[in-house]
Amino acid sequence: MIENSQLLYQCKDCSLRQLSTLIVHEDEFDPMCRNTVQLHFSKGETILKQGGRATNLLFLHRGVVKFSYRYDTGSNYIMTIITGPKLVGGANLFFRDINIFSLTAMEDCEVCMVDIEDFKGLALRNPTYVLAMIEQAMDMFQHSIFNFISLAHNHVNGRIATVLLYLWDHVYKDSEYKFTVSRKELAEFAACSHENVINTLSRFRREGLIEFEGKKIVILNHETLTEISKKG
Amino acid sequence: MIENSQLLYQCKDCSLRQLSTLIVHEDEFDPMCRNTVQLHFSKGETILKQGGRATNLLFLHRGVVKFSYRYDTGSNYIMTIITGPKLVGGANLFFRDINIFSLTAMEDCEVCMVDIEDFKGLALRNPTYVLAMIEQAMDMFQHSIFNFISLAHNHVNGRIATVLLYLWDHVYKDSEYKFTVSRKELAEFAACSHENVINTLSRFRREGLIEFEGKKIVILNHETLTEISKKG
DNA sequence: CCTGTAACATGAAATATTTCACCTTTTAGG
DNA sequence: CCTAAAAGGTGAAATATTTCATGTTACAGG
Repeated sequence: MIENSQLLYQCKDCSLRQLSTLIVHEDEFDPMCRNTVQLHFSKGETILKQGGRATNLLFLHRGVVKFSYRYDTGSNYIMTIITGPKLVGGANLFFRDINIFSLTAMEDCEVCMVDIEDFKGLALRNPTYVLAMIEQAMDMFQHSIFNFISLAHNHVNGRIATVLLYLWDHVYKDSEYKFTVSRKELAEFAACSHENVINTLSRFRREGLIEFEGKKIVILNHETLTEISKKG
Repeated sequence: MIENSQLLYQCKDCSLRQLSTLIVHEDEFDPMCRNTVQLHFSKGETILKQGGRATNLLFLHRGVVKFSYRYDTGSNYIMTIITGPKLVGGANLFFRDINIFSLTAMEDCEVCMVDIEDFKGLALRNPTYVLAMIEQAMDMFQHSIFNFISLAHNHVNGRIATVLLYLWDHVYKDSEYKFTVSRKELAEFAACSHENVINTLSRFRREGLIEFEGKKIVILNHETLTEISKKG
């Protein structure tokens, strides 16, 4: 366990540790933390770069991050947006050595970079632990896949509704964060042009489904939006 | 090990067993097979039904299957198409108890239904084995995700090119199977109307990129199609 | 405080896609 | 062998979406 009063998050409060020590003994878990680096990322900073080596397992204590894929042409696609606490190294860990996606802080973030060999060591000695961690990571996949399905099946209306509901229910729910998702980012998430996002949001507002409070988008009519997300 | 001369695939030839016994001892693996049921599915048969209970881990010895998602409206979306030998229970295993997708045979298939508790037992005694199996299952996800990214980013041209290349390179490569993917199925995979598939395929043929041999689609110009898949 | 940049916004033209109507060919079943 | 159903195919009209042109607003740096 890292003993350092400078750290915002003391290891004793760490939710990964709390989760882990339900399964493995503290004496197994704590040594892993000695090689672990805790970092702060400001809003907008890149945490992992697409194409870079995946050397660490990431645990997001607090904050919001986006997984995005950049094309040669320069356009971006946001695969998913996740809020901590959550294991976010999964996609890069379980796939290959190279990061398939970039990871960018959308809010200030506290992240622990766990040494992957230490983690594998712990995992190999404790099979139940692997299964638990995989379950964690799969959660993320499941949401992504449902977003993808909405993408494949729906028109822009429905896709934007899906994305708004996802952000509301799973990322910014009960949060006092400003809803700092730009129209451009919403467009990259819903896979359409930013003009289309702007028009659609305006229409949703005129129809009383959502409301703008400064930067924040407030969902007024969850039910109708769910309808749109399913049918349109 | 199942001793039954009726079986098309004897356990000694099983590629899951060959793969597994690289990691775990035969004496660990073989007892699992005693509860395992080997089944044949004819082209078009449903192997797993969306919404049903996920009670088994599936290993596809031979054949081609599609993972598809059905909407209330009746329209289908094909998430991926894969060929054996491959562990195909992953998506349903690692997510929840309920099948998120239906699994349908697109060619005659040989499948083993492995008891999930037996598998978990084996996995828990052999952590390395879990990691190896997950790596297997992740392969499938990675391909799906790249298909999704193509879906999100490209116009129909590019999406159809992506789907054709995927089928050619990863499903029907070097195979003497008839390329029995109907226009309707291609449309469900590329997420567009079947008319659009028909038109696009005709255009690709006129441009000399592909050729029809009876039911089979033959890719003539892999390079240009790759270009289209990336840029269009 | 000024200024440039990025984000937000709107409408019209251009393009892409779906839907529909219709036809032909292939396939499966009686 | 006949027939109905399914799959393949085409083109035009309707619709959805993007692109472009333009302008406004918000915000950070000098």
